[in-house]
Amino acid sequence: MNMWMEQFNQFILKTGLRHSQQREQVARIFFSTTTHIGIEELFKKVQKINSKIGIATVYRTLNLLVESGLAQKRNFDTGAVTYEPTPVKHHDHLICTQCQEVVEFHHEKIEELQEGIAKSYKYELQFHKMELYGICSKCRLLKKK
Amino acid sequence: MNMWMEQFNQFILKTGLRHSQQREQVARIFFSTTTHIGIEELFKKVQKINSKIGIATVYRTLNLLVESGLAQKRNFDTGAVTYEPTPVKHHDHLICTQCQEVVEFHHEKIEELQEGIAKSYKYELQFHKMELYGICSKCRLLKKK
DNA sequence: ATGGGTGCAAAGCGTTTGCAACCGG
DNA sequence: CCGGTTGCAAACGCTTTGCACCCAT
Repeated sequence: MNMWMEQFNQFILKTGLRHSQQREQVARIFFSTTTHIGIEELFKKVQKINSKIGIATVYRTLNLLVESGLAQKRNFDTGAVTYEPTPVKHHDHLICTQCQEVVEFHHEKIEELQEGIAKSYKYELQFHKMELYGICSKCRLLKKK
Repeated sequence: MNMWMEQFNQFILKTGLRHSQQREQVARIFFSTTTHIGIEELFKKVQKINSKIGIATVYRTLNLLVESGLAQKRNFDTGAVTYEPTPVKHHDHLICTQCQEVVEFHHEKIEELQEGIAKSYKYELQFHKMELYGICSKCRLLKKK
């Protein structure tokens, strides 16, 4: 997490921006969340630390984090918008549609094939998202009972 | 495509709604698109057929189509919102992060591997979502100039 | 001190909704 | 006719922006 803040501050310097209390506070709280977080939720957490901070600053900082590549924005098909720290090592997700359990996995062969697909359409691949939805073994057993 | 309209009209009857010129026109044009379409784009197409139609009707009809299960809404991480007729055969997406162009593809080998991954975690795979984000050749050329 | 950062409120933008007129059954 | 549907414009919710003041450098 200090690693995140270090990278963030490096980015700020490199881009010729300035360090500020607010950016520090927002980023710190953002990186302390282990999972996805929505703007309103982050804003509330931030206000507990510094009630003077406006939501505009949260938006601005989050946009900075995305620009720096340290955070990723996710627009789910439900309409929910959340942000998450960019995963250190890429992984995909296997999600149980019953109990919501999430398993992370990495499959080199698939990554290669994706690269090949992008290439065949003359796309320069930047990142991807793969989500497998299914029913985990525990839930499958429960269903049968 | 007539199949789509038939199903749509069945849904309308079943739900106790009414048939109308506008719904017919919007749905017809929507189903005549082979790929993803955004609301503004659909609205423009609709207006060429019937300039009296308001955008509110396009929104309302699209929502109906989603409720009926005949269309799907996609919120890509670029922020683009598009709709597509519910795919008869599954496919995945390749999205340009610059111009938002969407290419559909299907890769049997990857599907097999996904099945294998699910199995190795003892998940019963139901469906999945794979989105590759990159820069298309047109945008890559523009950038270099 | 200089110019970027902040908070506030206003503006934007895409989407939904209230309403009177309209039209399908 | 009756009540659902439409077009319009206003309302909405989320996000961005203009501005005067503040603060890091």
